[in-house]
Amino acid sequence: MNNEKRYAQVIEKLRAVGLRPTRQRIALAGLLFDGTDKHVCAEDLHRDVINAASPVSLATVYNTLHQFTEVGLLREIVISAGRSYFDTNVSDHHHFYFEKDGGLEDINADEVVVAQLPIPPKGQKISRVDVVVRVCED
Amino acid sequence: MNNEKRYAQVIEKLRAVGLRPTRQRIALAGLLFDGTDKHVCAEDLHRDVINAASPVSLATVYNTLHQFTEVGLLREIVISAGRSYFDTNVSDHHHFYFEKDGGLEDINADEVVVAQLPIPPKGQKISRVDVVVRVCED
DNA sequence: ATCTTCCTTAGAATTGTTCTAAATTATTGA
DNA sequence: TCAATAATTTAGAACAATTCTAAGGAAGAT
Repeated sequence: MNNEKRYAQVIEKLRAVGLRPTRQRIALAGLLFDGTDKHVCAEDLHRDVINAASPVSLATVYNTLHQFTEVGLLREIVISAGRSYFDTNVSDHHHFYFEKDGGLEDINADEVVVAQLPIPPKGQKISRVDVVVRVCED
Repeated sequence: MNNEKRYAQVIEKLRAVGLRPTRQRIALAGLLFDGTDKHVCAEDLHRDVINAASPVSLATVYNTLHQFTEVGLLREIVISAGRSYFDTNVSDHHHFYFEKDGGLEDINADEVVVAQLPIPPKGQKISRVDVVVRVCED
């Protein structure tokens, strides 16, 4: 796909969720939603967007990651304390967590079957079930 | 159970895992392993141990939580970014996460059935499977 | 008792994240 | 097209949780 078309699609994606397509959001969305699934943290994305010659402040990276999460373009994953990751794959799936290096890898939803779930406490309903399969060296 | 006996048991518990039963570790273990399952963070435990009139520095609380985790007396749970919780229940079980207030509650292992697990990447083996059932207001 | 090793601690340092308030930019409607 | 308005960005300060440092204190072995 050519650049012009991708650019137009990114803008459309932002408008569709009610976010003004600013230069910064376009740059970040362009990096995040390139068709491949990723797990990024704020620092990573900030470094990348700077490298892409499109200066965006760290504060804006944080703001944008949270806004994208609110509107469902991203999903936040909390694995290691003290650092938030955001997943560009917002479809139903789970994660491998590599204890060795703290890395993450997607697991397709159909590879994990949760056959029985608990009844939620009164007044509560299940909004999501996260499964993290922790793995270590064999 | 009387205090003397509990004290002796705490000391024995520490020795069993190869940790010197210092005043600080005894005080912290006494609070943590009182027979009820808890989820504590460092600040909570620090406050509690100070209230119990047994001054322990915050650095020692952190050191101790990590040492207890290493030897299997505690299990670390990471749910909300930016704060670590430690679970005194180290048996096989899962958690409800209350999106409303960030609270945690144990789910018995037998209330969640994971019927199928993915094959881990080459050279890796599954060390643990964590299931977090996120719930929100009905 | 003495020695050695481990443990604790205050305070500083670090890390990741959020806040603030001023400047900039996008959108709206004349 | 051009103000008016509302949303957005930003640098830098502030913040919160955690880790580090180096020096003194306590436990176990001999």
